Amino acid sequence: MDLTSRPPRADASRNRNHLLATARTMLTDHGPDRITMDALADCSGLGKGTVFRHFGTRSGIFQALLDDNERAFQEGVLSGPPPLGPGASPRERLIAYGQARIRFLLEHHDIARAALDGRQPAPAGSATPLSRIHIRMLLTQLDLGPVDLDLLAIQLTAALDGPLLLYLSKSELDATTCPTEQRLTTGWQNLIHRICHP
Amino acid sequence: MDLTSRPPRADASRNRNHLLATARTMLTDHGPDRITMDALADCSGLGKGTVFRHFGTRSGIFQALLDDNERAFQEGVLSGPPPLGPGASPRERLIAYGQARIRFLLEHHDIARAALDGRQPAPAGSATPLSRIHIRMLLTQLDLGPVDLDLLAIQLTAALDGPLLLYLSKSELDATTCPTEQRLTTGWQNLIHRICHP
DNA sequence: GCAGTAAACGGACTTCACCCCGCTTACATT
DNA sequence: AATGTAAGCGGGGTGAAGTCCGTTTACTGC
Repeated sequence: MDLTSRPPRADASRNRNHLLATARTMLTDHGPDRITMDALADCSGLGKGTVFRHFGTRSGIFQALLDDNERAFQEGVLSGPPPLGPGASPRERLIAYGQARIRFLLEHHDIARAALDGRQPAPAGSATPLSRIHIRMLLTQLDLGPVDLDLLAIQLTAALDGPLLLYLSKSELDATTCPTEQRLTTGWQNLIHRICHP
Repeated sequence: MDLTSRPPRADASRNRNHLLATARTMLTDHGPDRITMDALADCSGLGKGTVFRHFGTRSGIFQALLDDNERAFQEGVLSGPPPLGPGASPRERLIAYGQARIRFLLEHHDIARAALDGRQPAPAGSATPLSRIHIRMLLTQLDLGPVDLDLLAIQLTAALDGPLLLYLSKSELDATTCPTEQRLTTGWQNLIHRICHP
């Protein structure tokens, strides 16, 4: 498959893991704002250039952390038990996927937000493509007449991620007065029902 | 109404206008990337502190430019002829609003993108609130049973703005092979039909 | 006009993301 | 083991965002 590219050097992957671990420690200790390229370099005892080599940009750090967290989530989507995994109807899976993603994004909210990059076109390194592709796939199975499925998938991805990542501030999401997660999940379910029914 | 706050000082509003005019010139001459706080200060002959006083952040400049452009658009929405303005059915108005906003965002794409701020919760200073509130208002008139209208309005706002501002790259939007505006407009219309029908 | 004051101005200063490039080191080959 | 080399490492350098605070200036009441 990749005969051209060689496996990463031992010190490289060791340093990468060490950087991610250090970043997690800093995150739980002081929150995302205090994670700067210099600070991460200092705390890990490595050079600044090394940090950039591994993550490219500041938000790249958070994208890597998010990727890490997302592995289990992806597993559940691709080969876990229904309705999230294969086996249920596409509509059920779509609803379950939204619910799972809402939970995931709420749980890792600070990382997900920090992974956004103003200059980048699409949010969240490899995270969002999964959403888009998976939703696209489930829509195909739904047999909605002659529709621009690519665009609909993007619209639904935006409707799912947008509120959590862009439109609702942290204080609004933390509002314990109304159960946010429940509200978002129900809203998503409602949206899918309306999309599917006619 | 605002007895507490006094009108802005003459020099302040003069400088503000001058800064916006300078920013527009720089924008058409060199594109958005070359607009930095220092550059704008130098080109306008004012101090950097003044630029920050007026716009707060770099993206604030673009938000102000967008606000400026949006005045005519808002006028059309609030008191122009139907179906964009009042007079048509809420469903027609919702579709017309989407179409108008898509056109607006495509026309001012570079400004709108630059107005996004990674660290800020909601995109586009006062622009998006209008979308959200207007959509919310039209949804109310639609008599969709017992639905969380606030959330639905946010979801639809995200579905409308997201593709243009976040998910589609500039090259994808410029694709002259398929008429992007037509595609987006049709997609929005389809979405609204599905939301409304049942 | 004139003094008082709150707002606006300006630019030096700090911090941070990101670049660059000479140096070092892991791995392959013999 | 010795050697070649490409990948990885390090940290000083640069440009731009955003802060601070002393100075200046437009308005207010006399």
